[in-house]
Amino acid sequence: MSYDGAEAMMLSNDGESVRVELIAVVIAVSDFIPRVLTLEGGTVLPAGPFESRHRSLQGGLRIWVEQQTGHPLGYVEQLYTFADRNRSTAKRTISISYLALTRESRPLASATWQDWYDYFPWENQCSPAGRAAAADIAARLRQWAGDDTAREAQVSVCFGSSGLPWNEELVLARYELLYEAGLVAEATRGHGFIPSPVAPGVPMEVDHRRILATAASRLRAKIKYRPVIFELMPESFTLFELQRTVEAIAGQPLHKPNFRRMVESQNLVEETGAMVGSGLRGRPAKLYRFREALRSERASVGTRLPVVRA
Amino acid sequence: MSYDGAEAMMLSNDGESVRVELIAVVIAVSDFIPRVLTLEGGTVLPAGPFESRHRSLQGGLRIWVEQQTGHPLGYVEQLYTFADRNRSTAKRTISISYLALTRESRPLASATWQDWYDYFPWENQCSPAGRAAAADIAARLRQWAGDDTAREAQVSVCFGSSGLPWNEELVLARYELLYEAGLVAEATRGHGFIPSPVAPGVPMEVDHRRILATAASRLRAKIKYRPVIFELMPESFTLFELQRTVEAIAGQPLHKPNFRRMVESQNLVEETGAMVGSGLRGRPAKLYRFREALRSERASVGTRLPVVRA
DNA sequence: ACAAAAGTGTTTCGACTACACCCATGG
DNA sequence: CCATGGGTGTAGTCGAAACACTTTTGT
Repeated sequence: MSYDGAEAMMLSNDGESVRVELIAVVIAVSDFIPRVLTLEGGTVLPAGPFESRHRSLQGGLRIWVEQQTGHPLGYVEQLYTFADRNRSTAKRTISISYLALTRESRPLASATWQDWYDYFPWENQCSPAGRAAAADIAARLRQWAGDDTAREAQVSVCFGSSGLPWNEELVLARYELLYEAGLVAEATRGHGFIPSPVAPGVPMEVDHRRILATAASRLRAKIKYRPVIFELMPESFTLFELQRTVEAIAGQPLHKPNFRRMVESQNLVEETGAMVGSGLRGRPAKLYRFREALRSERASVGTRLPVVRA
Repeated sequence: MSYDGAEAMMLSNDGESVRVELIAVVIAVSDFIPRVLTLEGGTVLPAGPFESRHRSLQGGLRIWVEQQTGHPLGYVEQLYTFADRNRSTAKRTISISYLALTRESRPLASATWQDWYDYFPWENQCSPAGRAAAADIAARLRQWAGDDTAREAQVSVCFGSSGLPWNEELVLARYELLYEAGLVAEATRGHGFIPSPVAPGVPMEVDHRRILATAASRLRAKIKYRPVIFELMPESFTLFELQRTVEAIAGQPLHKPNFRRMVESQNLVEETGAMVGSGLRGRPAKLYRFREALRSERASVGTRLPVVRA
C-alpha cells in the first residue's frame, strides 16, 4: 500500500475517530504549600472532552476547568498527549494534559485544593518526614532491584543515594520507578490482589497521579530558566516569601543570602517602595513586584555551547 | 450545568469526535548538513491518521513513517499537539507532532532528505550567506516594527541585534515573527493576494514549516543538556566530526579546543582505540564512541538553584 | 536580652573563555 | 614548505557557594 502524505492532511480517511480529552493540573501555592486543584475529594483532576464548540484546545480546557471548579485559569502550557490503553478497543481516548499556574482562590464546593505532597510525600526534601520517606523508599527499591545493576543505578540516580545528589526534577522518574516496583496503589489496581506494603501517598483515579508527576517535573525544571514562579505570587511580596514559594515547589531548602543575590542579579523584580506592615516577627522587609516588562521577554536560557566569538 | 470530573474520564459524551493525525519531523545529518525527511518534493512532512489498529501514538507514527518513506525510526519524542483551525467546523483535526532523530539511509523514491536550511536560510549562522540573510530580515522587521518598542525589542532578542547575542534556540520565535510580519509565503496564502517581497526560504504545505521550526527549537535546546546528538552520529567518530555535527544542528561555529574539553569533561564518549584511516588531510584522529551506559542515565541537568548543603 | 528575620561583605573555588602554541600528515 | 586538522597549556574572568557578620524589629 502506498500512502500519499499530502492527502493525509486534506482528507478524512474512513469513519475512524477517537475521543479527545483535555485534562488540567492547576497549581497554586498558599501558606508556602503547593496545592493542586482536584475534584471528587482529591482523586481526580479537572477534565472534559474537546468539543466542536471550543475555539482551541486551551480554550476548551479553560471552559471545562472553570465550569467544574469555578476557578479561572491564568498561565497555561501544554504538558503531554497520550493515548489511553486501559480502555476497550472500540473507541480510543486521546488525553491532552496541561499545566496551569495560578493564585489560589475559593473554588466551588465540588472542587478542593489539595496539598501536592499528600500525593508525593517523598518529594518534600524540606521536611524531615519527607526525607525519611525518600530514604525508606530507596531502601525498599534497592531490595527490589536485587543484583540488577542497571536498576540499582537508576535507584541511586533517582533517590540521590551512593554519593549522588538529590535531583528534585526527577519526580516522574521516581514515580515510574515506584510504579514498576509495584509500590504505588495504581500499579496493582484491577489486578485483583491486595498490594504488598505500599509507599506512602494518596492514590488517584486512573493515571492522574502520573500526570501530576509529569506536571511537577516540568514545573521544577522550568522555574530554573523561566520566571514562571511569579504566576504563583501575589502582586507584591518579600524576597523571603519568594524564596519560600520556590522552596515549596522545588521541595528543597535554599540558601537565603545566595538566593537573594540570584534574584537581584537577574533583574527579575523591582522594589515597590513599600515595606511589609509590622506586627510580624523580625525586621520589616522591602516589598517587590515582578518586572512586568519581562513577562514577554524570551531572552537568556540556561546552558551554553562553547561558541566562537564573532 | 454541573459536570462530574470522574464521569469525564469514564464516559463518552455525545457522538462528537475528531480526527487525530500523527506527524513526524525526522532529522538526520549527512555531510554535516542537517536534513529533514519529506514527501512531495519537500513540501510536506510524513503524516497519517491515528487508527484503532495502532497500539500507541508512537507506534502509529512509526508505521506511517516507515510506510510512506521506507525509513525506520529510532529515537522519537513528542513535540506538541494542536488543533487545526483552518478547517471546516464540521470535524476538527488534532495533530500530534513528533521529533525523530536518526542516521540517514536511502528512503523510498517518494521521499527525500532536504537540507533543513533550505527552509530557514537565516538560521545558518555558520555561513556568511545565512548571516547576511538574518541581517537583511532583521532590517526589514525593524522597519515593520516602526515605533512599536515592544516589537522592536522582540526583533532585537530574536535576531541578536542592538548588542544582544544571537540565540540559536529561538527558531520558532523567529519564524513566528516573520509570519506575523507577513514575510513568509504561508502567512499570505489563501488570502488572494500576492505577498510583498518575502523572506528567503522554501515554504511548505499548511503549517508544516512551523512544525519544523518547533522541532528545530526543541533540538537546539536539547543538545545542550541531553546527549541526543549521538542519535545522529555513526557508531564511531572523531571529536571534530562530532563538533561539525553539533555546528550543523546549532547553526553556530564552535571553538574547537573548548569543545573537545567540554565533551571529554562530561565523560560522554570513550576511545575505541582505533584511528581514522589515513588518506585524508591532516593528522589522523582518534575514533570515539558514545558510552552506551549513559543512554539510559538521566543524571545531571542544566541550571541549579542555590540549595543549602545538607 | 533574645529570637527571628532582613540584609551585606568577603573569600574561595571551579568553570568557562580566549589565546598561544605544538604535533602529525598529505601535497 | 605550507595547509589542514589534531591536540595541549595556561592566564584571566566571572559567577556560584560557603561563611561570617550587622541591622531591625517584636516579645
